[in-house]
Amino acid sequence: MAARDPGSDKTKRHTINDVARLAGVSKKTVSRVINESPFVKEETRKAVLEIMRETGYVPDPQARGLAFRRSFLVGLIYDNPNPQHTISHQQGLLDAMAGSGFELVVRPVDRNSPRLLADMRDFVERQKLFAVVLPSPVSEDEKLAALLRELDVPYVRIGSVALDEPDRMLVSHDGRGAAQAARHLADLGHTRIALISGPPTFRSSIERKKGFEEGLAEAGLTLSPDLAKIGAYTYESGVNAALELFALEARPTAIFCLNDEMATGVYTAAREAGLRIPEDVSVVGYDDAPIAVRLWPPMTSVRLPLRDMGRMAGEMLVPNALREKRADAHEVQPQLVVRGSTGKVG
Amino acid sequence: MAARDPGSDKTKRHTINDVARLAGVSKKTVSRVINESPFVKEETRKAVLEIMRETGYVPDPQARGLAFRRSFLVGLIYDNPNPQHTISHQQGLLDAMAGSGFELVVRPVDRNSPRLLADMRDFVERQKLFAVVLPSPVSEDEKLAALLRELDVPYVRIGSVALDEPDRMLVSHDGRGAAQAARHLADLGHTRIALISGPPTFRSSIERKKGFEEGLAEAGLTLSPDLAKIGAYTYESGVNAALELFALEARPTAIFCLNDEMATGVYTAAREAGLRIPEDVSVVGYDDAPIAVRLWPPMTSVRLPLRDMGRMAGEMLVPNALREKRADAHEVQPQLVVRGSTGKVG
DNA sequence: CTGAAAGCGCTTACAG
DNA sequence: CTGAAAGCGCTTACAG
Repeated sequence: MAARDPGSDKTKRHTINDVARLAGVSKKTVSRVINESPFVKEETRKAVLEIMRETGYVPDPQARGLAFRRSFLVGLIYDNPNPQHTISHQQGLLDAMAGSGFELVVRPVDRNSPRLLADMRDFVERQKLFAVVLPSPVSEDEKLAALLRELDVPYVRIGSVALDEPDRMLVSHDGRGAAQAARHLADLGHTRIALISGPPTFRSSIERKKGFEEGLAEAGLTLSPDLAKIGAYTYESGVNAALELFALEARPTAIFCLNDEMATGVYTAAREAGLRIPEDVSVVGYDDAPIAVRLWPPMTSVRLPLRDMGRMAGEMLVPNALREKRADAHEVQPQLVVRGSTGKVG
Repeated sequence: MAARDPGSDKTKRHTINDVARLAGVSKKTVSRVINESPFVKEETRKAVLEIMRETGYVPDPQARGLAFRRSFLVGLIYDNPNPQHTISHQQGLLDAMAGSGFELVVRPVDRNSPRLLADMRDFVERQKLFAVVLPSPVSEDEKLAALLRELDVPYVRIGSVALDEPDRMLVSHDGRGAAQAARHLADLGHTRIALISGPPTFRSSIERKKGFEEGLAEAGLTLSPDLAKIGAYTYESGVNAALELFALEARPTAIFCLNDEMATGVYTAAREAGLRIPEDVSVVGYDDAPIAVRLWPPMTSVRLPLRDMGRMAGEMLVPNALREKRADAHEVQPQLVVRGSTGKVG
């Protein structure tokens, strides 16, 4: 290392000027090396890279961002009542971004706020975000997606069904998982199968319900209107909906809930109603949350690879992201996990 | 709005130069207004603020950061196996930061990695972080704290006990919550009380255990060595530890677990052992996680105000943070929540 | 393939 | 109380 380094306070990081001087080239050439320009002689590139290594030089993202008119920040904009979803997506995104030089900035929002679009415009413009990830249900907001296109910010929407061009969409095919649940229950001989869905303001609920009905149809069954309840994706709403179902003269022998929170509510309701799971009623959830295996009996549920989804979204947006050895299909498949909460009818 | 604005592409944001020109002052004066310098004539300030309002001008954080040699990013560095902790802290931090102009950058780490310090130095220096929040157990790393002091980055450590100067510490007094649990069980007449603690590498486990033993002592009880098990803060370790306790000749009549995950494992073990909660064994957890009220019977547990803790840490670090009307004591108190999993002995 | 000049949008000294 | 100059650490045209 050069001893004549002037600003070597130890505390001060090296700049592009230091590297240029030590390598005996212009800062522009160093800049070309940083940005992997092909117009640098191999010899020059190596010399510059060597100096960068020796000095531990790392380009300043703020200065780069200012000149580029674009930051190295990826935004995660979420409004999911389920913390497990957010944290899993976040973790996956960070998996993909690790070592890429990009950072993740998180922003919870209220998707029903009248100020949502104005806030998002301000956020994206002010931070000059490099890209944005929109998990559901924020991903379902067409106006938000339109805004991001207008602002020319790359984004990926994570959703239950294709809502956008393939490059901007990571699809989880929620309906297919629900169809698996329907087939599973039909295979066990159930015919009086109830459904507790989520709010219709969640596309996931709509898609899961649709998939469930398709699965039933395959088995020659239909969803009876009196067995179709609408919950709020919350534990309490699951309890209440199940109590209503259990009060029916012709009780269902199986209940499919469009998320695990509500399915957990069914466990509580069954206990109150004096019904055994699965002997008296089979229960299937959706999410395969940690609680599924902590309940008794362990709950059959549909698993969504949330962390993978976050990682894949990150890989779609971030250059130099760590990539798994997998095809770059922009989709994942839900998977039914059969446990003790479902059994043969009667 | 001035019609003669040259760069009004609509798509382009206004800069400090636009504001200066429109207000008929130098950009330096605009800068003073932005930074709330007292050396600006009230009249001038008002005129500048008015132009800023009209044009919707917002200073560019990257440019400001470059000139300031400091970004407007707050880092959240975490390594907590419990996602609920992270998401709650994160949410609280964001509550405090909302509208402050600062953004939250999240960084999961492996606190046992030999590269931790080097990675953190790089992270903090490269991003020129404005401040850093360290939840436990990362907060317990003295070398990391020393590094941050060396780098001159403000930080707040969130931990079970005071580990640093008051201005750098948010204390949750975990031991006090454990003492409440001990008193509660003693009040119910229990004397053979077991403890399932977490790994001693977690300060929270040490403090909770200590508080628990102090609480027992107050009631004239002591923790019998054969009733003291060490778990891993995981569900499975709770199951195993409880099975060992249940196999004892002199079974405990109550078990206190240092987190809810392990306490949930006790429920499972009790079922396997054919023991009823609370008739045969009382159970107390720690965290008051969502699962506490979804189990049957609902679990008595010690609650920690995680979101508040995140918010308070944010308030300690971020200027202009939204502040609750509360004293700025840098501490919170755990609170025992009594439910159906604890009952009188015998 | 390489570089000198100008600029990204701000703030820090320094003057007055 | 206010401003002209220089600079933060990079990149974009523009030359050669």
